[in-house]
Amino acid sequence: MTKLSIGKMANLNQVTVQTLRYYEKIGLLVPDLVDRESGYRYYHINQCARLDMIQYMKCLGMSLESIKHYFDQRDIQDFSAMLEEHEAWIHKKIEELTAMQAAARQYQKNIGRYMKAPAAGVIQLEKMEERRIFSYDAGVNFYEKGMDTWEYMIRGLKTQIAVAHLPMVKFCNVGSILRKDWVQERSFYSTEIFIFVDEPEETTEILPAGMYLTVYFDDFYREMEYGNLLLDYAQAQGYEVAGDYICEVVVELPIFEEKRNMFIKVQIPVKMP
Amino acid sequence: MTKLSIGKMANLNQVTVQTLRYYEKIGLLVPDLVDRESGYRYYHINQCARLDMIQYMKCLGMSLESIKHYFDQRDIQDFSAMLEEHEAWIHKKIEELTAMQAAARQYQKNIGRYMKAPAAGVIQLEKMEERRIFSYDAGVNFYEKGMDTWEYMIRGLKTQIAVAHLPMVKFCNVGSILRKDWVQERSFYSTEIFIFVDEPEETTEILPAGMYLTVYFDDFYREMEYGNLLLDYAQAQGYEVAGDYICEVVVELPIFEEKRNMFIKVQIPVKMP
DNA sequence: CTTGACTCTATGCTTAGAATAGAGTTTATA
DNA sequence: TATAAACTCTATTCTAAGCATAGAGTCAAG
Repeated sequence: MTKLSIGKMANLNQVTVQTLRYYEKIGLLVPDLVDRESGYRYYHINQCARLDMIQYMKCLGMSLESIKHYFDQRDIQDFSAMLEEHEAWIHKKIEELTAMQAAARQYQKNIGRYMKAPAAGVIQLEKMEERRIFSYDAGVNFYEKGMDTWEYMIRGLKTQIAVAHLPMVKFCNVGSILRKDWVQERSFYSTEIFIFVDEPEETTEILPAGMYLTVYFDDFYREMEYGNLLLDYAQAQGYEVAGDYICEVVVELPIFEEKRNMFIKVQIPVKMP
Repeated sequence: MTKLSIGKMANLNQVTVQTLRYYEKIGLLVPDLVDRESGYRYYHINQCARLDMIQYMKCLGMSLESIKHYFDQRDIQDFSAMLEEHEAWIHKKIEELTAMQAAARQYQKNIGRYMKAPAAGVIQLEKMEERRIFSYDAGVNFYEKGMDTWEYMIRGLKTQIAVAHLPMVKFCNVGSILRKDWVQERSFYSTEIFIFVDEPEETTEILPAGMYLTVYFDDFYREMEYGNLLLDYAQAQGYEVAGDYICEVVVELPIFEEKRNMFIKVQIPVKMP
């Protein structure tokens, strides 16, 4: 009557036969009786209580390991403490997922910027919000070097992101920064690259809000050309360069085996005449 | 110069050597060159771009499987679609975790109710909010039966919860309901058990808000005794029974191998004279 | 007694690598 | 050039929580 075969036990509890065998194997729920000759497992109806508890704790996302540990303790105070700890774990997981969500949305936005961007070489005057960056000085002027040096430089940036415990998820739209003094001399000299970050820290810097002259293009090797285009335009309009020149990689177009394929936006802050 | 050993490649990219070997094994990132004699792997600096993308997508929580699939597609539109799908997945995960969080908090509350509950047999008059339940009629009057029948009954409830696609996490504080007519006759006759639910559905029922006489105790077998205590008290005070009598399992105290150990609260809605 | 339904053990599979052993290779130093 | 240190190789095993499958044995009903 109260001797339940494994299949009956499984049916009564919305669980599979394999699961019950597994629970026995790890010592979480051992059948009341095992037939010595046939090896058949038989459960007692009262063992459902334990199975209920197992399933409940699993619903909360606890591991079978912790569940087993709880059954060793068998104290409701312990359970409360365990729940508290578990809640903290859940909270952490939610935060991780929320960060992923934010990152995914940011990338979608960047794809949108790419899709709606004007043709290469079209100059725009845009109002930009304040942005925060984490920059790294590689000590090499990459304008005199090629793509390989650029790769090595951003390896350095990547390392620094790890060292500073910044979220690696930001390492997807990288920029370079050409300081105001060099821009005013029309010298393309820069050793600094950066990522955008959300939170202010001692290691971060601010790109001020304001009006920027901007231009998009998609060939890494033609940055100076487009940069000069902007500077010529600024001069023609009588705009004054108001700060550092920014070259941002908006998105990386899909990566073919051998090389990067970047969609780039150059931005120069200007003061109107 | 651009020929990077596996260790160098790993160092440049915040990744372990094993990981790179694993990526090769699954065909995600194959070294540029493998020495035929020594079997040493050598990467080209340009392969960092692909590794960056892999790591970025991993940050978003994507599986190596999907990442590989993306590299097969290599279209930014595809990537956008994939991101969209992935965002939906993230959203689902967040919802799952939020449900777990809510359940954990509910259980903590119930433990709190247990800790702060008055002694067994102390009668209280409480104002209760409206509650929503999903009930199941087992067709057997469990007041005439023992714990085994009760167990079988709640197996039926559990099955119905699954059938109705209700969250199994609610199957942790179960109640029984004794209809008003029987209560008024002082007959303990009930075949219905239930769980509390959050959302209204066709299959759910409402326990109205109002004043309830309540009493706590911790012995399953003495429900009628405590129920009668409440009814006697109601009569003595001239309260009228205003609805169905509820017997709620607040928490299950830790499950010993063999039997349940329930902390119970009986509740009768009353109208004041 | 047969048939169908059930159960047994044992193995391999899933993710994304980590850990380890034992052997071979490369690089730097003396 | 010799040697030692650092590096790399393959191969195997391990993680969580079971699912799927094969081939053999067992139970219950007609």
